[in-house]
Amino acid sequence: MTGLTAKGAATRDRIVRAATDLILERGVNGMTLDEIRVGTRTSKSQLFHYFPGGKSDLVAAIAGFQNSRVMAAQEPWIDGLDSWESWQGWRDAVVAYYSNLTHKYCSVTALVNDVAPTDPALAAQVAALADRWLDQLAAGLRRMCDNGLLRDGADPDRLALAVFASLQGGLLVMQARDDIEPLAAALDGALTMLRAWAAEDDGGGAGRTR
Amino acid sequence: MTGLTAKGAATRDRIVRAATDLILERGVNGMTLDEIRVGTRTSKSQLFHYFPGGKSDLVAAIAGFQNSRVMAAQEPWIDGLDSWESWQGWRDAVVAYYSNLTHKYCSVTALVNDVAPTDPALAAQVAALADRWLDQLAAGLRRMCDNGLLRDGADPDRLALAVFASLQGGLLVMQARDDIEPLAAALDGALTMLRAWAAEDDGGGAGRTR
DNA sequence: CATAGTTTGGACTTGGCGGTTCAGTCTTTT
DNA sequence: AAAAGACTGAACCGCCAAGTCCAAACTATG
Repeated sequence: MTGLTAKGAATRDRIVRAATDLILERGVNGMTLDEIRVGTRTSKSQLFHYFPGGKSDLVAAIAGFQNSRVMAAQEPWIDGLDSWESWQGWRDAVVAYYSNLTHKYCSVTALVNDVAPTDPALAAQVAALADRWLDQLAAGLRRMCDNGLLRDGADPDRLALAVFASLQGGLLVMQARDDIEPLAAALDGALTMLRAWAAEDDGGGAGRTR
Repeated sequence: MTGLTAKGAATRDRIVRAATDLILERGVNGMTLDEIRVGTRTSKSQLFHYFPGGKSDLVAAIAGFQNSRVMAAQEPWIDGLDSWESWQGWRDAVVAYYSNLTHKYCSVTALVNDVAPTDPALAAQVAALADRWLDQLAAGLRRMCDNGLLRDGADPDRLALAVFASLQGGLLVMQARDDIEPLAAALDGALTMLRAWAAEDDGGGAGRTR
């Protein structure tokens, strides 16, 4: 993808943005290139001009783009999850972000789930994105351990895994039921779990209970 | 599906069983009817004879069958989740069941996720199965409330939703990483969360911490 | 044993969708 | 302004998977 003029870059960007919302609405297999062509007001040749690898190439770009949007929505909390307040702020930001969404597919993980078996490269890319996300959670918890906010014996990586699973599951159930409540309940549950690991003299109970 | 002889019923059953493992391995869109035909040692006409609605009809049968297997694996715990010991037993049974599995797709919810937008009937069926599952969890928690095992203010339905999300998320992440640990961590997290709601004089801490 | 109904095999049809091609237009550069 | 190269539109191709058809082979009854 070298030698793109400003116009070309703009077109590519327009395609990614529009295609993201389309794909997120109906899934990878539920949306054809022709529909994307119409939805983005482009032509087939443009699609293949900017994404030589075809559909999976486009989906990869979409996954990266959507991931960046999701991560941006978690700013500034995601970068410093090392206090009870920041976790609550993060939870609120996540719920707020997904509350305003209209598309059906919310979790990139779930989106790519159905093509993962036939597209290992894409699966690996999404797995890497998920790992980065998970690492952000774990990093915060690790600092909380160091700062004595969590009890001895707390395993930051394992706790992060549990929180991440709650998040992904919340998104999945939210998607299936078209209701934000499962996500909210899942994240509140995850926070309750974390507070159960709070050091005794701290309590962590400063935050809301639900 | 009336007028099936014993032989016909056996054939239909054989198809469902074999097709379940195939579909669970590669996903709905990743597995063609021709591959299913080969894998089940049948012919196209049989597939459409026993499942007049075609592929979605077959997938619906598979979803029901797999659901019954998954629920059976949770016996006897799933029917009486009204003590701390039963929750721990349930958690262990779930982890044990999925530990022995070889297929890639574990959660029926995730399986159907990718066809849900284009097949509302199937989506509704799976949603109903999920609801029944969720209700089992909620019923146990409700009894625990009544028996004073959970603090006042605990919302059984919401807690069940959080546990269910942890479970589904654990399965999803487990699938993506091909590792049982995410599921175990997610369920342990869910149990930790529940114990955080234990009535003061009980503690619920009798169970393991991880 | 006849006959109606069920079960089976495998070739055939159809359509949708990812991908290709090419001619034509716009941009940039010198 | 002219040439090189990036960008665009639309018709076209070919594959492959879902779904159809029909004749043959069973199986249950009278």
